[in-house]
Amino acid sequence: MTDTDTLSVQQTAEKTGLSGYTLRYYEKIGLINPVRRSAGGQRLYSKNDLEWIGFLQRLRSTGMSVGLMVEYARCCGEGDETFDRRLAIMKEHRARILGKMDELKSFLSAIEWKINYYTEQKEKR
Amino acid sequence: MTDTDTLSVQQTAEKTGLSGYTLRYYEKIGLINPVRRSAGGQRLYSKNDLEWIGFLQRLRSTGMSVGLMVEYARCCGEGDETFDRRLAIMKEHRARILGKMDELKSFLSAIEWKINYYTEQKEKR
DNA sequence: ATAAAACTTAGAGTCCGCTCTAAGTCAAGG
DNA sequence: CCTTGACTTAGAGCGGACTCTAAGTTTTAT
Repeated sequence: MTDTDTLSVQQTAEKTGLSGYTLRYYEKIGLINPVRRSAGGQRLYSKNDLEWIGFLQRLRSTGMSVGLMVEYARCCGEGDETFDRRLAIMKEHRARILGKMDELKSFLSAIEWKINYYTEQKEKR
Repeated sequence: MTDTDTLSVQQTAEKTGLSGYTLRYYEKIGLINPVRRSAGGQRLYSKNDLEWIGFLQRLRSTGMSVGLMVEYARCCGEGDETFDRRLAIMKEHRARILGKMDELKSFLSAIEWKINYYTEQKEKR
């Protein structure tokens, strides 16, 4: 447990910001490969697991559904014959990200307009 | 009903992309002011209502919770004494938008890396 | 040796944001 | 007149993504 490459669920939860519940849930639904276990059967997360979890978190926070992430994860565990599907998923996600960026950018000016308006009103009093 | 400034629920649903259910739900929870009614008690949406709904949709799609939107809407229905709160909500939302834009932007390169990788693998075969 | 903390599982519960149902009213066309 | 279809309400149901409980086992610390 002092091994820097071998973290318990709790330690992994702390490092990732996910709860222990969520880590086990992600494993159960196939987002995370069954991780290594201790003699007593407790989960041990490797540096590699941590990196994968970090990637998952970014997929999530940039708007990919858990369902699609599961499909992607499954493909990653299969062979080269899934490259096409994985490529398609990443391209689709890139499009989603670009679309979202546009949406955010274009709404920003409306928000700034409101901020200016309220700020002016405030100064008037 | 031929009045261009007076739309039924269905027409408003079509124009906004929200369902009739959602429009009534938004009114019920205070996101939309009680709209004008026909003699028979049916909802009639004005151009103004449509604009407000459009603004709500952008707040939603850029990540504001319905709860906060309700608070903002309530403030908008109250007086000048709520300018401070409205300003704070808009500033908070601007920060959320900017943060999200950064997050999306920084993850984009990771996605592009994956896309390149899969594309290369594909070409090799 | 033993108490406390952390682990295990399957499955139930929660929160959000709708989405729909049930039961009834109303307006227009044939 | 009567059917069709749109409307009304309160409240139930749903899908997604966790989040927690219950009941039991293991590890760690004293």
